[in-house]
Amino acid sequence: MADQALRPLDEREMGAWRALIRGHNRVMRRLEAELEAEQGLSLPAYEVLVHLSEAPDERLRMSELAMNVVLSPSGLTRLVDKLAREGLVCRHRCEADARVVYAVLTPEGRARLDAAYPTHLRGVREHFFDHLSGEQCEFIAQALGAVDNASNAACAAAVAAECDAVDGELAGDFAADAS
Amino acid sequence: MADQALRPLDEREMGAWRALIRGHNRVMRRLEAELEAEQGLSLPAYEVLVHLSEAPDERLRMSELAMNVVLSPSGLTRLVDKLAREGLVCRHRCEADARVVYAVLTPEGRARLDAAYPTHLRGVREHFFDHLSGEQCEFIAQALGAVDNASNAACAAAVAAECDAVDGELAGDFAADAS
DNA sequence: TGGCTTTACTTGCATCTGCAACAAACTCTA
DNA sequence: TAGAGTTTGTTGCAGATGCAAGTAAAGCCA
Repeated sequence: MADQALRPLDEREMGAWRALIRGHNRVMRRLEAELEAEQGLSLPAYEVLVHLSEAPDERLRMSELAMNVVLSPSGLTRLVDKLAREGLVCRHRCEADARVVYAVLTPEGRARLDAAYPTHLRGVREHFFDHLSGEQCEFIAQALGAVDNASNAACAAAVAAECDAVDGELAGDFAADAS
Repeated sequence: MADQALRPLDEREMGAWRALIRGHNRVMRRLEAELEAEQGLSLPAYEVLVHLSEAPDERLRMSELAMNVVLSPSGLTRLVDKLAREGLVCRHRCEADARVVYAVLTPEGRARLDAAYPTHLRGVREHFFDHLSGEQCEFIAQALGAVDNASNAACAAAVAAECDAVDGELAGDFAADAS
């Protein structure tokens, strides 16, 4: 099994892997540059606005937002700080649970997003979808969707495993103490 | 044509786009964390070593290396600085053209890469290829390969266009002066 | 050859980002 | 209901990275 897991990538796999890395990096870099130049928004900032705009009441908990944009909690805190300074979002404490903070899209944020949307859409079409057939599109959605889901599941499993490990340590300590 | 270019993403396209962003981000984040924890190497550092190891004489010009790992020139300079401090690569000036710098893999760098390879390979299989069929693999290679190539071509075209624009400006200035 | 343009890299500076430590608030239990 | 343990966000700090400016070396042309 270990042998299987460590089988080197064959040519097709290597091609897919390198294409993913390079294709993704180049497209994102171009999109980011265009969005920054034309709209003064970074890509993560744009994504925050998009996710908020699609959420009920145009608001999301910080932790949900961090999951959506794939940013660390601290990274998201600072990004929301910045967007709040620019007036594009604001923070609301949750009344039921004072630990929770909601990021809320402001009218200015909505307007800024609406203004940036055409730039982003054009870039995504031009740099990405114009080079893909519908079939390829379908495959990418399925394949990378599966990867994403598995990664989420693995993440949850890793957290659980960590808890078990800690429990194990504690149990071990207890046993040592008891002996 | 503009209408066509600004047609909103349909459901399938949206699915592909989000899957690409999230799938890529999550996988890379996990790979980076594992490589860092087990081997003390960042992902870009690992990629630099890989590309050098595959190059003739295990060396590449800084600019070629930057293209390969999709990093800005300054970013690559600093990354090579760091790797050189650790003794994994060294710099050689080109004798024929003193502007050019080659990054060369050292024996230590080769050894470090060999040590890190199993960790990376296992991660790539576990987090990515284990969730893909051979057919999906093939499609990803083709589709994102096309995107990557187009992006390269567009980049070259953009540089050319920029030159033209500058030429145009100069011509305009000249005309203005002459009038 | 002298000077102007271009190329290849390197730095200054500002920003972004993540990890670890921290603070605050909630939950569960005795 | 006091206290231990969790969860949720926020900072301190260090490292990474890009843009613009700077430096050095070629190339080109009169």
